[in-house]
Amino acid sequence: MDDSQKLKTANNDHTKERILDEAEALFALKGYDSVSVREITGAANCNLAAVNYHFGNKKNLYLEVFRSRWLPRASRIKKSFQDSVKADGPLTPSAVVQSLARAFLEGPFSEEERKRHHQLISSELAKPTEAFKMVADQAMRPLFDSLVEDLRCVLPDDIEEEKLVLNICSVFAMVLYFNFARVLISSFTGCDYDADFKGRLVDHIVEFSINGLGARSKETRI
Amino acid sequence: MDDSQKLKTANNDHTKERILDEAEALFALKGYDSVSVREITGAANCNLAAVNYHFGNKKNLYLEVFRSRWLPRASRIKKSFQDSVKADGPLTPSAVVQSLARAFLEGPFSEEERKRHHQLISSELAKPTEAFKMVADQAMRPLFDSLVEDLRCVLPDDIEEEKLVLNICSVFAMVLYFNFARVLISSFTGCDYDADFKGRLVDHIVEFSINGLGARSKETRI
DNA sequence: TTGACAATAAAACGATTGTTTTATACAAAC
DNA sequence: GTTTGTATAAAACAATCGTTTTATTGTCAA
Repeated sequence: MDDSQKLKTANNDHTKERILDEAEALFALKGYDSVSVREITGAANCNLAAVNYHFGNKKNLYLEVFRSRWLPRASRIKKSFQDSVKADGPLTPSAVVQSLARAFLEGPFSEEERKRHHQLISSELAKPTEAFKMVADQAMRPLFDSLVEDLRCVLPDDIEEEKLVLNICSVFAMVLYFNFARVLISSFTGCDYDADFKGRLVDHIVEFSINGLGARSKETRI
Repeated sequence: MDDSQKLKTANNDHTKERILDEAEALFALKGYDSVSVREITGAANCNLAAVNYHFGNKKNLYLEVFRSRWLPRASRIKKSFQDSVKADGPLTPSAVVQSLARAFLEGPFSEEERKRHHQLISSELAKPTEAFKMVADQAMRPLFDSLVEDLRCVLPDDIEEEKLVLNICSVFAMVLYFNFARVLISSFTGCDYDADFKGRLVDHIVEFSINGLGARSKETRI
């Protein structure tokens, strides 16, 4: 198969894309084992054999969902964060944290897309498969490292490396947990995850991260 | 069936308990759909039909695992927290947070039991089933409410209710996320979850919660 | 026009799933 | 001693699973 052919077939390959879309939605909603290939091909309006034809097997389709859907979205989140942190004026810890929280909670996605994204990675965190190493290496680790760099500049010089790392983990813990445990947070606060509440969540995450529990809000000078 | 009979049969019912033990371990390890009834009965060294005989069906066995295994453990965690916070002298925010973090990270459990406990609830948080409502109502909500009471006493009087709730959510976020995302935390810090590292994690959670990112460690007077 | 190839479709494959049925062992109750 | 009921066991159930095989298209290249 030469290149011109490859291009043409790739462009006509609507089925493959439809399968990926429906597979991602269903895997996010129900988990890998709870979704059957028949369910996916049914939702994608194509033949059962299409999954094995295009992806070899079910597991490979699952991996391809992360490659072609999750990773690009993670890149957009990272870019959204980096654009925001650069547009926000001087580099301060609160600007970094706010940009991060916003990128994850209010990033350039539909609410459904964001939900999909977090549900897929939550399943991987709970029970890592082959996909986890891929997204950890290609998305999480790079974002984490760039965060370490950003924050090392604006935090005291004498801060221990492990302390810095744990601080960032804690910020991530809040950002991701407020996404992961939405049912619980909604139950405890009595709030739906609408734009208003998410805005307050961002404010809270920033304030809690900067000032800590019990301290009053003041823009810390470092 | 009269009571004396019920007692005798319940005491001889080793099979039922063995099934519950093995089911919990397997559900935690692989998730509900990835575990077959044959796998469970095989591990429990009993007949395939025993699950349907004792529990009706697979889903009911899953629920019973939460009723008879998870909930009692949650009670022990709560008790461990409350004993610790009362033995710790005067009620301060850091004493509360430290007791909480310890109860979850170093509570009176084997490392394997703790892992099971967190994996089971992580799956429920990611994809809630019938079991979630039960543990939310009977374990999480009561613990959360008691925490609200404890902290309301030692935090400023004028603190908004939502702020208080979000603060507690953030502490939970860290405590639970440092359990939930062990693979990730281990990868970022390069540390195994041994007793030493968990001790440092507790210290970090306390300090981060009390003083917040960027502030130095000092016992806050409120 | 013919041959080759990519894509879709229909049908069948063997394996495994949760559950039910039937049979057997054993203890207590009458 | 017979009956009753509980617990375990073995076998079979229908349904669904992921995958493979075979057949049928449509579209280029020769």
